[in-house]
Amino acid sequence: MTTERETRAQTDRELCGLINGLAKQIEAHLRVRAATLGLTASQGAALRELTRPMTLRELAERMSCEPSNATFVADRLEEQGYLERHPHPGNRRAKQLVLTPAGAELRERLLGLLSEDSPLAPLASEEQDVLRRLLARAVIR
Amino acid sequence: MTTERETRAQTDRELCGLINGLAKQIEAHLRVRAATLGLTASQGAALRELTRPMTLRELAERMSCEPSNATFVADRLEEQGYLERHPHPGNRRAKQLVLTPAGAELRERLLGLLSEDSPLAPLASEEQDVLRRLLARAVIR
DNA sequence: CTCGAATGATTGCAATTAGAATAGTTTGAG
DNA sequence: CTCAAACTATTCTAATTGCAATCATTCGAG
Repeated sequence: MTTERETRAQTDRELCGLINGLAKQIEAHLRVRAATLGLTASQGAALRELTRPMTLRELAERMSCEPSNATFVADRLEEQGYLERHPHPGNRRAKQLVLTPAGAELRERLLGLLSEDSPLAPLASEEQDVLRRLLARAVIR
Repeated sequence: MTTERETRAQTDRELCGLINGLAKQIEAHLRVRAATLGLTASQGAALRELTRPMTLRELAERMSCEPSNATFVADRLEEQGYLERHPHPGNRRAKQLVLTPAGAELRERLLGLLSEDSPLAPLASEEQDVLRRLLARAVIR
């Protein structure tokens, strides 16, 4: 016989597998789209998250990675002329990462590519809303 | 003004962020629980996926990683005495990864730890069911 | 049967990522 | 004011992961 606790644990593992699988699909989707623009997946993620000028630490937070890694990615984007490090107004420790015009344009192109054939396309708008509410309850912000 | 297309794309990005965030939480959860058993996160994932004797390629598939990486992880588990490579009946190319008694016991302990304080605990059983159905529709199997 | 293509695992190497240490800056207790 | 602790970014090093090449085996067309 299977107890309530056991079936709950089983459902839990199944859900974790689905979420990880979907995350991998989203990552792969980003990877191929970024590649068409000459970017790695990490560079694409950085560009995607740079909705506004922000600090390196905040970018790392949004990319779910270590600051040292964000430094590395920012270096590459800076070399390619998509990004600049500006002194942060009011905090000389920090630097403000700001997209160049070329970077901003590339970002728009990337966002356009990412919205095509999204892994979430199989879901209707209402279903996406339900999904969003459920996930928001589970994710620690 | 914002078009229908734009809001859809925005919701899409928001959802992707939530899914990635939750996946990271699940990964972190696995990492700390595995660490209490002297395992890395990858080793823990391998142990979790070894529901039955399987081939290295199948394990890699379930772990969403390259076979070369699965070889590496299997080496470690084998060194620690949790895993054995048996000749595969009916296919001399393949090897069957089978847990030792110590490995099977460790797996049970890991599963127990993973079921505690799951990142999905904030959701009720019915909500988890809804979530599972929605995710299953989006994930390519 | 036979040989080329495909499969499964492994190895070596390159790229990516994380973690600890460091330098400069800021903050706040006293 | 002063100084210790915290913060921000960077550097260096190590671990992890992916990719291409290789070896052994299997499959299948002819």
